[in-house]
Amino acid sequence: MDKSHTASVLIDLSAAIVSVRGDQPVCLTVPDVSEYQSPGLPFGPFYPDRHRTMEIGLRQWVVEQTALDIGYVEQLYTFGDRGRRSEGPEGADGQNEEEHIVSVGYLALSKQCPQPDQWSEWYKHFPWEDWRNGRPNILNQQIIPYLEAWSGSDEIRRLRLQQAFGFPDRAWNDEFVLDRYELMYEAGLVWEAYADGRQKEKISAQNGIAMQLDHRRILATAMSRLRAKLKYRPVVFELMPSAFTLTQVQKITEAILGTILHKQNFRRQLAKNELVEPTGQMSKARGRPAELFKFRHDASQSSNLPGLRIPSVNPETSRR
Amino acid sequence: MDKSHTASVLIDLSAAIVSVRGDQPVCLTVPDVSEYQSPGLPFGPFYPDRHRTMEIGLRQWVVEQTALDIGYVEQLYTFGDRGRRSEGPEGADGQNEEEHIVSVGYLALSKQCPQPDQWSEWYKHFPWEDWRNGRPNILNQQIIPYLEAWSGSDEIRRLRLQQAFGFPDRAWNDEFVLDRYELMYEAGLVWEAYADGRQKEKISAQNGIAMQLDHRRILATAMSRLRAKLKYRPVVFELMPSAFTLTQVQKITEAILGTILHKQNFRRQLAKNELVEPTGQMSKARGRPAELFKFRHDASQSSNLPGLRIPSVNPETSRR
DNA sequence: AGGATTTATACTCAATTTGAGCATAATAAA
DNA sequence: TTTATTATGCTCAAATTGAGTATAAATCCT
Repeated sequence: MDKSHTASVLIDLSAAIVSVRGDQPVCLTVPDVSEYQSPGLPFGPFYPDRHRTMEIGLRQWVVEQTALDIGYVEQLYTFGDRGRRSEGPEGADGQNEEEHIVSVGYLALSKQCPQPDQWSEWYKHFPWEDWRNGRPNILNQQIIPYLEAWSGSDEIRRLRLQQAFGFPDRAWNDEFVLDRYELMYEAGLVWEAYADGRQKEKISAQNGIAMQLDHRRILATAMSRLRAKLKYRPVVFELMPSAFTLTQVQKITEAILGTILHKQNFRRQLAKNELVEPTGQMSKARGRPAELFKFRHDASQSSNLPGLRIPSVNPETSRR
Repeated sequence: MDKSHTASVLIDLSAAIVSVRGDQPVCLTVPDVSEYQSPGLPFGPFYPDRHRTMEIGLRQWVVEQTALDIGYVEQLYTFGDRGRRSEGPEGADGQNEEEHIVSVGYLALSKQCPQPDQWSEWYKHFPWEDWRNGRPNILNQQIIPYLEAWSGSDEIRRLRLQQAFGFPDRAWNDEFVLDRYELMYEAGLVWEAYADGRQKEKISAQNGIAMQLDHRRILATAMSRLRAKLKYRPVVFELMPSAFTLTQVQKITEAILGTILHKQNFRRQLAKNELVEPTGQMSKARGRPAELFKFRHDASQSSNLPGLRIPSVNPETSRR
């Protein structure tokens, strides 16, 4: 094997730190001061001689800079795309060549989200992903027609469109967030596709709020992963307070999946999998009081318990 | 955000290139010339100015160096552990500080595996993972007793043991390959845990053949991922010839999962999900000839078709 | 040739799990 | 006291799964 490397890189650890505020999933963002003011995900450099693993490095700067208590952390993907940074070399490094940056994306879950202005709602960036009030209008009014025109008679493109958006006959799959975003990116439907400023104006702001660099792609990866994970690992509870009602679990699950679930069947799954146990207390809210439950912390950290089965409702036939 | 990075790193792309030979899953390895002669996974450096993405870089050196046709490629995990290399600085770089290396692990699937000596069988490295002939003896005779002693009365350790190995009452979960390996690593049950040569002799070679650096961990990650993926994406067909019998699909699936499946129900799943279609030809083998099928290439590359449902057999009650 | 052996495939049937919904209970607001 | 609202118990048919039985079509063995 060739052992003479020619290029070293800098490593950024970017985090999609997810929480839920009300009925909206949110993500910690930092404002941008540049021309277009797109928000970005928080990130920090990885110092390999200070931190034994990248996850430790990530936790460190998250604690230092946000003072958040993030329980669950999961590595998402490592992006090595050239041209991700177009701002040029960092300077002050005494190196001639432009430094390349590889970014390692992480998903982290936080129970609280203080300072509301720093948390950005998922569906402001991805309005086509929230189906809780039915199929989003933006799909039929903007996205699908544009994508259809873009694919033309290209068989590959049409298949990908069918895959990702379930168009025209297949069903919508909530997990294909990343596929949809990448398709839209390729088709020039999102603002980030015009990174050099060329034709930025061509894109209406309605296809979701853009983010810096490839951060919206990382967020899309995080959404895909979280939506998938929810179905086979009990990670929702990383977003819940220590005591909660079953309806709260359902609302948060629905928020993340962007779909409505069948109430009674959702509870049946929770019961069958023995994921929660009653605390004996009751909640006080509007209607009939609900029993308060807590998560069964059988296994320490990242538990391998089964997760939630998702009993979706068919919006064609039933009304909640 | 802090923008002054202090440390740059080199990036290695390591690949677990998986194929199947006969009824054994195999992995491409390269021999080692050092003292202990552990085989290693092939890897190559990532040159960010030569390759736009890391996956392109990976494919490039795989093609150059192995001339293999790898269809499916998936990024597994990025490991940034300090101390992964203990051989010291690479030299010739003109840099004072030791270069840190981050390794990005990939899983790739290959239909062929020429040159048998370069392909190493999974279960030589992980003998406790092959349950096709019943529960491996090594578990009760070596691993479990050692791990039980190691965990002692430590509640956390006992829970992890229960999780990973299903001991004593829970069921074996074929997907927890990585968890089991890491537990054994921590308990000092695998050779790699003694990286500095100290006490290497304490470990019998029977807990599987060791590999260089953290390569056995990467292989364990690949096995976990592939076993999981098999159940929701039709990736088996990346390991099959263009025409195959249903029994061949089953045998390869069983080889990867390390368990026996229920024949009739396995076929029922294949049929229901419409993953294959008949070619019209028949195979000529020992018993009654079987129909030859081919994979339905609906979507281009990585298809999002449902994958295989796994109808396992309960070894307690039934005989194949 | 003719039974034994092997492998493939069709079909059954009970148990379990889902999807969809009805009915009723317990509270606060009007 | 009614009404709105939310929680929870329960039903029931359809679909899916687990575990077989039965039969078909080859080769192997003597």
